[in-house]
Amino acid sequence: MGASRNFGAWRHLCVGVFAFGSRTWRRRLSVCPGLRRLTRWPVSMSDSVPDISHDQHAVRRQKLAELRAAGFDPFRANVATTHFSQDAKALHVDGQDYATPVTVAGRLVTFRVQGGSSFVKIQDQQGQIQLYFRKDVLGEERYTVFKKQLDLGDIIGVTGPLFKTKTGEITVRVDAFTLVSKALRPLPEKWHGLSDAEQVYRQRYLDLIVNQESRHRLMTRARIVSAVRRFLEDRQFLEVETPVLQSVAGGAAARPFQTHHNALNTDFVLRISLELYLKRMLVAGYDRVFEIGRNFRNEGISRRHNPEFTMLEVYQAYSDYRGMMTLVQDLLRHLVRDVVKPTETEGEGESAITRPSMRIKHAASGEWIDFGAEWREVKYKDLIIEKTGDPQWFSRSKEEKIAGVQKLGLFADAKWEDFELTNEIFGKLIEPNLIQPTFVTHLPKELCPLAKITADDSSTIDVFELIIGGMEIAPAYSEQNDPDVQRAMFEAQAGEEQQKVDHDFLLALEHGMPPAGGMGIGIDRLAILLTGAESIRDVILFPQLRNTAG
RNA sequence: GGUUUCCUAGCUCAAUGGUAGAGCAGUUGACUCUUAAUCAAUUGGUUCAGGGUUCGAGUCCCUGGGGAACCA
Repeated sequence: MGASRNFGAWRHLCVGVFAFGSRTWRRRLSVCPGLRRLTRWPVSMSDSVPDISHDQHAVRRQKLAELRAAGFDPFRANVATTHFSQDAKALHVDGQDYATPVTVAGRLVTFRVQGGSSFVKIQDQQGQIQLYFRKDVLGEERYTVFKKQLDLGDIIGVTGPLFKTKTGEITVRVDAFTLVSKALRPLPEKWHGLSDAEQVYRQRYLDLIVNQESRHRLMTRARIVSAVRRFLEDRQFLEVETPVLQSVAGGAAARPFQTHHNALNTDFVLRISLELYLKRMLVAGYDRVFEIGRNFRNEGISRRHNPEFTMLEVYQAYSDYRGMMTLVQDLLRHLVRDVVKPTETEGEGESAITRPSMRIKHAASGEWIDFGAEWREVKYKDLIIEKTGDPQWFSRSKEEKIAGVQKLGLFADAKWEDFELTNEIFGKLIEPNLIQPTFVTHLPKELCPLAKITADDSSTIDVFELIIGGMEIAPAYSEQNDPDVQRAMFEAQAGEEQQKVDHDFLLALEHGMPPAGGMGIGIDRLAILLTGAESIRDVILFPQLRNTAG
């Protein structure tokens, strides 16, 4: 890597730690003057130089220019770290100060100079670690470079032994340091962080540097995805990748994004669901498959909706929707126990006991969601009858249903189908109030054309919707594998929804798909739930925003 | 798409229609175990853009841009 070539310019400052470069060019570079020359460049400004002290960008650029003039370019330097911050701290043995040398690197986030000794903190992927710079350790010249050329936001590498300060913080006593990236722009304010929502999303990297909560939340999301993969792989599920560019947007009812392939001169849509290709894999004989992938829906943006979002879909041959119940319950409990790891504290003060818990606070309602308790299972129809107080609801005429919906204070459009009127009650009045994990089963068959019809009730399908925190977290079905019934369901829906039928998928079904259970989980919503976030934007690194003009 | 609301220093926020301020950060100085370090001094503004009302607009009105909440 050519980029490390100038690294050796600092090698003599960090003996034995930085292992870059061959011996030959170590020798060559050892004659580089490095920063030793720096202090001979007094930072004096003649009267003709304009005052830039208020312009932090200009001040930092000037510091960079001074470093380069002295023969050192931070953008051509690097550091061979030995540990991340928290791993380094864990090495320290009580009572054995200055015994364990480490090399750590990160962004300068705290700068406290007090005369001849200074405490600073750097931040890396694992968190922060304190560094102690002393003039009598580093020497006058290097200490001056540290004080005058470094700024908050710079990225540095340091080498030195661990010790514990008198206040008990494990700290690196810096024997040598090197600047490996100069921040030309200042960080947001240290105490209040960055709170302007727009900047948080447009410049997420700043949010992640200064807001620990965001840092932790988005790290948890990454761990959730990782744990989901391991959980499924442990159960012999295979991860596969299916097309994003599709000619028919199937598997859900949503408006797709349109695009065009030039060489083929063909229009494509971006997928709105993973379902139909994963089922082709069941036909192929991959009996347990899953995909974690991006879906795109050309619809509104809200606290719960981003135009691109991440779905997990799982298909298991020879299972059914009840098998999916067990799977999702095991999965979510695993995520709570091993990723989120909530704790509960009992008692006060000295006698307080903290123990692992299975409860997570629901941000919107303030209620505690208990993943450890038994999960409620209830039929869709029973919930509707309970809410309307009408045991005969499902045999009422459309006019009676419209009146019933309006009586509950909801808007009812005369153009809606019966099941849409009923589902309005479910969506507006029932779902938002299901805070504890609830399996809602036996939905009306019009709501999904891809599931098997219930054996003893031809108006419902063998499905569940797992609702937690008032949000639909995971729909699951006993997958429809009768090609003729599937075609009829598609055609009935195509009439209403103006959707295209995926004939290629139907052809695959005619070759025979094993009976299977399938399930989808919205990863973003799952992350909202498990991290206690309030908006989908809080769990997506770069949520969709309008382009700024100009 | 509709309603409401917000946009002021690098960041977080002030400012009855009447001279645009503070904290942090920056700059200069003091300080060799600090924890939002401290102390002293000091710089920094096209108040999102463009119009209008007014003797006078950050503030009121209109248009546009962007954000947020609620609704669809």
